[in-house]
Amino acid sequence: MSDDLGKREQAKAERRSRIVQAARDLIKETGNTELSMRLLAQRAEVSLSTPYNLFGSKRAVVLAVLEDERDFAKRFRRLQTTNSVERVFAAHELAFRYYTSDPEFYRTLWRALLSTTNEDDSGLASPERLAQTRAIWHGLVQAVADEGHLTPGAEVDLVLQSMAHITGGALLSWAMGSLRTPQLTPSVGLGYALCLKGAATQSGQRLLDRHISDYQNVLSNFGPGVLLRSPETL
Amino acid sequence: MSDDLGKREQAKAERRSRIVQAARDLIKETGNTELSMRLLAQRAEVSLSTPYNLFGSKRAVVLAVLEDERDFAKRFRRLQTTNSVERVFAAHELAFRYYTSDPEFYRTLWRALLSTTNEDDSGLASPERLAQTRAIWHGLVQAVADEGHLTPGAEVDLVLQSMAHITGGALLSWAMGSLRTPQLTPSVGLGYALCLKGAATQSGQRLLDRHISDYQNVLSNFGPGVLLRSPETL
DNA sequence: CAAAAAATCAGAACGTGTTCTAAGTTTTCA
DNA sequence: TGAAAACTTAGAACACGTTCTGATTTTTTG
Repeated sequence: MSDDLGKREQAKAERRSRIVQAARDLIKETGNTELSMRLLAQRAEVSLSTPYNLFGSKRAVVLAVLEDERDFAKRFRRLQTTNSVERVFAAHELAFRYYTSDPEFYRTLWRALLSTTNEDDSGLASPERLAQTRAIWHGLVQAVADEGHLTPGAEVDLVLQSMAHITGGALLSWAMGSLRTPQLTPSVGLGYALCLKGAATQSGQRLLDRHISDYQNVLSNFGPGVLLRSPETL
Repeated sequence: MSDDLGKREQAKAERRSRIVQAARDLIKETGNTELSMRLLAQRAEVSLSTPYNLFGSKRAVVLAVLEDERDFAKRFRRLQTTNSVERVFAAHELAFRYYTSDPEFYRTLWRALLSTTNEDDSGLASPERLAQTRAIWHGLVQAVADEGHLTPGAEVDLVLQSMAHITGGALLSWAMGSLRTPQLTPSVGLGYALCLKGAATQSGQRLLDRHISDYQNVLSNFGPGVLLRSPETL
C-alpha cells in the first residue's frame, strides 16, 4: 500500500530486471551463440510475449543489458589528471577497459545490436545515455580548447564527431573480427590523438605527441601481421 | 564446344549475374523493404537453393551487388590533380559520390550487410576488393608522405587505419540514420583532414587547412540541428 | 551413344524475431 | 466487495535466412 510506484509497476520492474539478468547470463555463458528470445523467456521465467511488452524488441533488451553493465559516468567522476589532454585519454582508456576486460561478452552484445534490424532510427544507445556520454565528452574536449590547446577556428562539435566516427568504426571492425582486442584501445586512442592534433595549437600538439608515439609503439609491436581495412570500407 | 570455360560454367555465370541483377532491381524498387531470398529467387527465375549454391548466403549476394555497382578503381585512374593532398580528397569525394548519388540504394545495401550475421569473419567486402582499395589508399597517403608533407615518424599504415575507422563509423551512423546524407561526405572529409594534419609537417598542415575550413563551413551551415553521436558510442 | 558427374529444382523443414488471439490472473478503484 | 482495467500467459501464426532431400535435367566424359 505504501509503495512508491504501486504494486503493478513494481512487479513489472522486477520482471524487467529478471529479463535483463537472464539475457546477460545467457550471453556470458553461451558466448558466441546468439541468444534466442524463446530461450531468454524460459530462463527469465516469463512468457515469450513479456519481453516484447516490456522492452519492445530483442534489440532493446540487449541495449538494456549494455546500459545495466556499463556505468561509465560514475567511474568517470573519480578521474583526476593534471591537464585536459591527459584527462581525455584517461577517459578513453577507462571507457574501453569495459570492452577489453570481457571481449567475448561485449563483442556478442555489439554484434547483437548490429544484427537486429532497426526499423526506426533508434541508434546504438538510448537517447538518455547518448546525451549523458555526449555531455561528458563535450566537456572533455571543450576543456582542451579552453586551456588554449585547440585552434580558435576549430569547432569542438566537429572534432567530437570525427572522434565518434573513429569509435564506431573501430568497434565495428572489432565486432566483425578485423581488429583484434589488444589493438582496439590503442588504435582508437591514436585516432583521437591524430584528430585532436589536427585541430591543436602548438602547446596542444606537444602534449599530444607523447600519446601518439606511445600508441604507435604499442601498435607497431604487433608486427606486419596486423589486419587492416582500407579507408574505402565498401 | 570451343567455349572458354565450358558450357556448365557459362550457365552458372549467367545465373549468377541474373541473381545479382534481380537483387539490385529489388533493392532499387522496394527501397526500404529488405529483400527476401524467396522473392529474389522468384525474380531471378531460379530456385531458392540456387543463390545459396552460387553465393553461399544472402550477405554474399548483397556484397556481389555492391561490387558489381561500384567500380571505384576504374574511375579512380582518371583522377588528376596538382599535388598528393588534393588527390586524397579528390579520391574521397569520388568514392563517396556513389553513396550520395543514390542514398536509398546504398543505405539499404549497407544495412543488409550489417544485419546479416557474419559467422566467420568475412568483413564488409571481399578480400580481393579490400586489397585493391587498400592498395589505392595506401598509395595516396604514401605519396603525401613522399612529398614531405608527413612527419617522418608517422606510420602511414596507422594513419590509414584511423581513416578507415572514420569511414566505417560514418557509414554506420549514416546507415543507422544518425548522420544525414548531405553531411556524410564533408564529415568524413573533415575527419581525414584532421587525422592527416595530426601527422603532417608544416607544409602539409598548410595544404590541409584549406580543406578543413572548407568542410567545416559546409557542416556549420547545417546549423545546430545536426544530429551528433558522442565518441562513446555504446 | 551411353554412363557418370554436376547442377538445379520443388518443396519440406528448422530456428529465428515478432505479432496476435483468446483465455487467465492480479491489481486498482469506486 | 465487486466491477473494470492492466498484464501475463500459452500457443498459434507469419515471414525470414538457411539447410536438406530426392527427383530431374543437363553437361561432360569414356
